[in-house]
Amino acid sequence: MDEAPKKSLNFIEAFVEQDLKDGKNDGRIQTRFPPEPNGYLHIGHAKAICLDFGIAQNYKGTCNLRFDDTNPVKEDVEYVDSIMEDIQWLGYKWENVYYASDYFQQLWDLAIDLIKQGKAYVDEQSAETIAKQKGSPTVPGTESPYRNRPVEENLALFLKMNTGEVAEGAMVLRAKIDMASSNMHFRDPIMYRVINSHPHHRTGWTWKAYPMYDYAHGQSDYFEGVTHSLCTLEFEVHRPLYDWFIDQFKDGGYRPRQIEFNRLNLTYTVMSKRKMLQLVQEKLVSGWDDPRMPTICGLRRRGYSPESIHNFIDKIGYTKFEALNDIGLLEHAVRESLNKTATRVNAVLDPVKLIVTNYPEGVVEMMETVNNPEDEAAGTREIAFTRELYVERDDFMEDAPKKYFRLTPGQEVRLKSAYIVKCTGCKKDNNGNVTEIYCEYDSQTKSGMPDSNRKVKGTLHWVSATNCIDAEVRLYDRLFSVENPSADERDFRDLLNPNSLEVRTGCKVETSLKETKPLDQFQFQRIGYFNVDPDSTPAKLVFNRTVSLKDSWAKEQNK
RNA sequence: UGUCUUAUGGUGUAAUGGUAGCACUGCAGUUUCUGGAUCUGCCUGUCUAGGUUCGAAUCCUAGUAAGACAACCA
Repeated sequence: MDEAPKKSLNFIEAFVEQDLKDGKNDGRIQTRFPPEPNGYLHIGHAKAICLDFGIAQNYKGTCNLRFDDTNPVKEDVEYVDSIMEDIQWLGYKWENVYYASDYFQQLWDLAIDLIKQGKAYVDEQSAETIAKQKGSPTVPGTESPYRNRPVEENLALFLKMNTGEVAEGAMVLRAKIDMASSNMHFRDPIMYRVINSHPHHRTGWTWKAYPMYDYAHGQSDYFEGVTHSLCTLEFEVHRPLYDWFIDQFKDGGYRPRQIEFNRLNLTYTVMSKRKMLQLVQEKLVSGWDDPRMPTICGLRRRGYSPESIHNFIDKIGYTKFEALNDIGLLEHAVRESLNKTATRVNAVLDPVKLIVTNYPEGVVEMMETVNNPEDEAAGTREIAFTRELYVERDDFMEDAPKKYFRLTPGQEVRLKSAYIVKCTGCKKDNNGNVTEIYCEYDSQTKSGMPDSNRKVKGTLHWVSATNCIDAEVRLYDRLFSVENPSADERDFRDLLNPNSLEVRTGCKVETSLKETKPLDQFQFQRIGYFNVDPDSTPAKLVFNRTVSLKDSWAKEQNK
């Protein structure tokens, strides 16, 4: 019997297995994906989603969706909806949907407990003063003059913070820990602040005092029974505080555990929500779902499949090392996935007429062609072959070098799914531009015929000049022209790739495209992938040019 | 002049004290009725210095380098 290949665990799975082995939390595994509804999900979130949901799946646990909605200034229900849509598109189902705002009362009650224990106090100093007193990572902080006020006074003031009579910024509730701690987060962290200028997207004007992340996040995990709270590396320094708050309120043997992993960095990409928002607001892209954006909805519009994103995430792994991942890896994953699933369609982006001079005028011959050579189940379709065709302008050269295997006078090429033709010449206008190419076909070489297997070096895609549709094609390239825009000192707008979008009109596409559904993925013969833009009439194509053309001829040229 | 974390080919990741492997890129071939594909081969690596050990990428110490932390953001 073959030995099953030993699957390597990432370090998080190893922790989970160890916890299971140690019998922690009654062998229960529970995770959560906790976005703040203040923006759209991007490929970096997909990495977290795959981990949170993946761990739950692999270890027969549960994963919940929790909106970390503790700051009404930035949050909106629009984002809640888009986040749920994107997670489902990625193929995951949450057990429950929770909101941190559902715990506002519980969190409030526990905060009052903490005040009663003398472990929290209301500070009336300004934000600037508090910041100054915190010191710096190398200089210890100093204590607030309000630090030791009586419990009764703290209680009264805390209640007042939530009535609306306290102005924003006038008071905060702070945990009383250690102003000299080497960990800045222990220097009396703020637990509650007053926000009365914005309604909360779910609780409206009910609350005027809102809990901060460090307090709310860990307790929310605890309320829900989360066993493994997975987050990105920058929260590493918060973990001792996470544990401190858990220790204050813990009851019984169960406790959640925070584990950090490296966030996703991609070459030629900015992942910062702030910069992405700026791109949208300054109309440098068409919106959050612009196909050049690293958002889930952008990738979806561009034609990426959920499978391709999963494959990519599998390839990059989870570690504690802050890595910069090559976008080529994502593009490779996309090609791999689309090669298996994408329906092929003929399209000519830069058309020039090819006239088959010995083919009868007015005849329309239907040629059978496969929809996907990698998937027989995709079936076949018929495409019209006529005397006048369109081929790509660069598929013809009058004076061709040796290794040019496409159209050039005297040379034979295969027209995909049709006949072998021999180029006989061309016609040019006064400027020397080729306007028509001529060829003769060999009637015995139709695809599938017994004599059709004659070796020819090149195969070209084509469309019938009389049976085709005009299309506008959008060619997308990388949004940024530098490898690591996030690290570049210059304004990120100077780093944009001016050629990231090219709109081409007058492209010719086979008529079968009329029957296609929006957002299906297709593949142009020879040239790449595209999907059909949903708002287009008659046909606007979105073409995905992810890497430079690697053509045997182009390769020769470079030598 | 702090605390925490990290360091394996060009890039990303595995090896959990016992043969340094995989993927992407690159290069060289191969092949094809379309595939930016296929198949084959090749290149390149354990940050440095000590220590523990029969044996160290792995454990310890020091150094070096990188990241995080001084929001009433999450």
